[in-house]
Amino acid sequence: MPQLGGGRGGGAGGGGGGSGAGATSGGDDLGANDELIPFQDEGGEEQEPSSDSASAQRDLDEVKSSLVNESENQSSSSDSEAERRPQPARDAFQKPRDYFAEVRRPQDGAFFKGPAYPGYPFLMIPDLSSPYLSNGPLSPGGARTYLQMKWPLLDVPSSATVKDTRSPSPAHLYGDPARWMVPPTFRSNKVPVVQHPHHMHPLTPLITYSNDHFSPASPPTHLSPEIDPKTGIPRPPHPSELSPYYPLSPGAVGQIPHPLGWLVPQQGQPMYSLPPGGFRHPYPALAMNASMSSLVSSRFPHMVAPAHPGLPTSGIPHPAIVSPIVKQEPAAPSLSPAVSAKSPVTVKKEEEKKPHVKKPLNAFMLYMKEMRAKVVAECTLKESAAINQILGRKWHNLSREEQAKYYELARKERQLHAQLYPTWSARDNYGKKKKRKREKQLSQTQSQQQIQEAEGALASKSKKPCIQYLPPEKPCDSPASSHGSTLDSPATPSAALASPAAPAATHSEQAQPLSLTTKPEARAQLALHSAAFLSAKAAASNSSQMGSQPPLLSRPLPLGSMPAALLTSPPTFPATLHAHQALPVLQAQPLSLVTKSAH
DNA sequence: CTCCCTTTGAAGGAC
DNA sequence: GTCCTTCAAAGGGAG
Repeated sequence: MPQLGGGRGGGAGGGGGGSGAGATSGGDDLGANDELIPFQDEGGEEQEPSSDSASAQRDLDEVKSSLVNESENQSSSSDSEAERRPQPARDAFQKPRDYFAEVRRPQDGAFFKGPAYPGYPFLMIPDLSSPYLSNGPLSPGGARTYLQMKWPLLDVPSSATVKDTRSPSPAHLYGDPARWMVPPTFRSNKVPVVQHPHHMHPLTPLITYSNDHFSPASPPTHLSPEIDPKTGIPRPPHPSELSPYYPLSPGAVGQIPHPLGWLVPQQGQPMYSLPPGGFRHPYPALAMNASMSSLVSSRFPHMVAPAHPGLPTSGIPHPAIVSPIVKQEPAAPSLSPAVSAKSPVTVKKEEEKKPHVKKPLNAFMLYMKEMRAKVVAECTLKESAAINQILGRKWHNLSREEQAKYYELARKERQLHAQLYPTWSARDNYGKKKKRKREKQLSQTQSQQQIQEAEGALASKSKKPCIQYLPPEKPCDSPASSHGSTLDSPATPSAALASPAAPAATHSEQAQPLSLTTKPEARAQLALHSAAFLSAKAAASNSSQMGSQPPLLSRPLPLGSMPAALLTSPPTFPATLHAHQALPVLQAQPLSLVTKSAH
């Protein structure tokens, strides 16, 4: 039974409290004024390119192509960008930075100048299908539509929080009821809500619940390159342009034009649809609060009244619901006593009946959803693993305020999720995914132990140096355990800037390896680079000062503009790295490997 | 076809 | 209270 804590509401920080402190309480305190200070520094550095950052930018530009090359070389050895561009000298450190540069450079006006969505907070507008509906009949893509507007659709005060007090959004930031009111203008139902997954409006921070049921709708003007010259109304999308991301009811076709019209939810369109059985809440304590109720009755009349003609008449599954049609793994016999007591056939049938409610997306996931397309568009990389690494760095580079948007959005999503699925537990989905992680991690742990032993015996540079690379007293810890300790580390000034309110901010400051690729070829290439690094380090070792850094590191970069991890090391890296250690090889190690090594 | 990779955050269980 | 594990998205790559 999940912890349905009405009591945890109010953002007292309470429930979640101590543990997870970094990630949890930090979230609630995100907006604390005092904690904004560090981020102001960071933000400032991000905003205007200083000479340092310009220099860094130069470096990034110089090495940008190499990253692409390495990435592409993994599959194609000859046709590389290197043949078209002058290949600057680079050392081992450049690759990780290069990785980042790839997305940084083109985004001067996009990624690091703060989001182009001043109108916080966001508006979550799931499709008529649901973002949680990964493969359901209503939403094959499982995408979501998040629209941002100045007024959130949901008025879910923190005090009404269900099962969530960890959001970094403090009441003083988002608690002003006036801010949550939807102005009459936005109540208009004349405006379609459209989101195309690959044509993200600059004002659209978050995307896309999928919906292929209501695709015959007019995309917003900005999404449709062609506008009817006569009417000024965007032409209906060509079938080839239609995506499953048009959460419009057919009635919205041809209706438009509020300047921000496409951001405006259409009246009668649910943010989340009713759970099967309607909105009767099995848990009185979790029943809609006043605002939610008001929301439903006023904005989603179909929830309490006959459905919109263009809407499915039956209850629309919540985004989190995955259709029973979805192929699911056979339930583990030992999932629960009740389940295990039943015959496999019965279990299977029940599994098929029971929709798969997916976890609500956390802040970072929401951010990834929004930014992925941009990052992919800006660079040649396609692999999600690589993209995610970039996104992770970018996430750390976000200002406190920017992250707060996503935390808040995630908080609301969790709230709504909890409202709709009060009995749902994240545990319910355990085992639904293929799980080899544990086995793999166990083997990795064993490997690490073996490595430790071997390194102790050999002290050979041929050995994976991931363990030594980590700050001895502050080994790269798992996210769950790194929050607090990192902040105390004087060895990581950038981490010191991080506030507990920004749980993510501490991660990159760790000796987190930047695994650019898992491909053996790329690792080998990194290993070659390590030689260059060692040479550079040897040159730098002329200085007896521990703080002296190899050439690339010697140029101080604004912490905000260059994630520490992208410098390939924490600021104190040179002090902790030993000459025999092949850092780049280390960096090629999966994070999990290093993380596990600390345990 | 299935799983892995990779990221951060949230949640829940174990201790 | 702390630690650990799992899942959420995404899509190319690998087997």
